[in-house]
Amino acid sequence: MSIDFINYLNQVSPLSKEAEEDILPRIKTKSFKKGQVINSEGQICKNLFYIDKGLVKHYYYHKDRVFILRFFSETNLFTVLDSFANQTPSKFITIALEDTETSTIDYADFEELCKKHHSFETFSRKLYTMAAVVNLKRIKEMFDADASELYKEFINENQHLLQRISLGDTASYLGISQVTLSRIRAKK
Amino acid sequence: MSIDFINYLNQVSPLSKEAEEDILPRIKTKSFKKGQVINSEGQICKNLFYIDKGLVKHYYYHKDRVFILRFFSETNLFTVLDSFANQTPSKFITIALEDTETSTIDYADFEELCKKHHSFETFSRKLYTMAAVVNLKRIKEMFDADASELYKEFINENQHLLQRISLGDTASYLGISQVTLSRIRAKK
DNA sequence: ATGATTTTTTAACATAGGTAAAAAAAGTAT
DNA sequence: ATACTTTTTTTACCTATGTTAAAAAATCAT
Repeated sequence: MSIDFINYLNQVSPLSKEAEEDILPRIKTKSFKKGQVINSEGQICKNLFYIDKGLVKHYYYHKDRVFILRFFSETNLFTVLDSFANQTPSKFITIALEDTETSTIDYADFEELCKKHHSFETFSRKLYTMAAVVNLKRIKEMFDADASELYKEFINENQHLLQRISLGDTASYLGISQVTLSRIRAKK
Repeated sequence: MSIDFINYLNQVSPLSKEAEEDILPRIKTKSFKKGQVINSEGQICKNLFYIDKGLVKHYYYHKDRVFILRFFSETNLFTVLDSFANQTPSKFITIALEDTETSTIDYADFEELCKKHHSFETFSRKLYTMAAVVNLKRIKEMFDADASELYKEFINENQHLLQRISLGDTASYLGISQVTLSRIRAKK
């Protein structure tokens, strides 16, 4: 829903009335079936998505192994960060893990809104700040936690998603093999 | 030098004349001796620094091991990302690896400049975008590279710093022990 | 230059986690 | 319910990298 999207934006950083009115008509909805590719490797990501419903994973292959950078679920924004920001080909693949409904604005509109509305520019700054901080946190986690701690943290922070994400995907998110994850789970 | 700082900002995103004039008087210089702590753990980072000269490392301890998140050298900006952005206590330590001279603006000024000047807000957005993208890249590297690839990449991307960073620090940046790094180097 | 300190390498050993393959369990469809 | 598919666990084996300690090399100070 466009309204939820706008509410989300306002929550990150309050928008001016003019900005709000300028955003609304630019919001489009896009739906994806379970398993459908939302953005493929090499493709430039042209949208900022707000997930109204569903679950998405953001991953890539390296030497036959799968690495998942992040999951995104309802009431959250997502995009392919560097691809969207710099309009460069994505190094990652984004697919729907469940039937997913999104509200989106595209890059051209996003840039125009930034230019026209200081309050939207402020929102963008906050958005990217959050992204940078989340990524920094992830780096720290990857550094200092061994696999079993990582799993413990993952469980704590993603309780609402646990039933919806397979152990294989969880392992790929943690950067370990599924066998290792099974071993970790067995020790408890 | 204030001029270099301003030039750097303009390079990231062009500033309006008014913004430039408003920034200049807010820039202060700060110098640090080799080994001096610039921002300690638990301390809120109140400055955005531009390095005129020198080298800085950004690290933390975990279970007696040292992990280095990043090095910053001359003609680059640095701050303690989440601590500065959210004015929360830093989880990291920042120290000078060499005698270091910086030009800085503090958080209050930074926020005021964002509020007053759309062009400065745009600069900030770009800055955080760059930070987010760099962090994303680092996550990917940590995921998919084994230690010897990581070292190879590090050499490529930091040739200018190689003579200035000890192998111990390099190992801490790569997230491996110095012994492992020595082994990697031996195999060539 | 000489000795003291720091950095880097080497050696010996321990362990976390990878791969491959099979077994078990859970989920889905007819 | 039965068979088929997918997910998860278990086993066996192997490798990369950690730890500790000592040797070697490089750097620094008087």
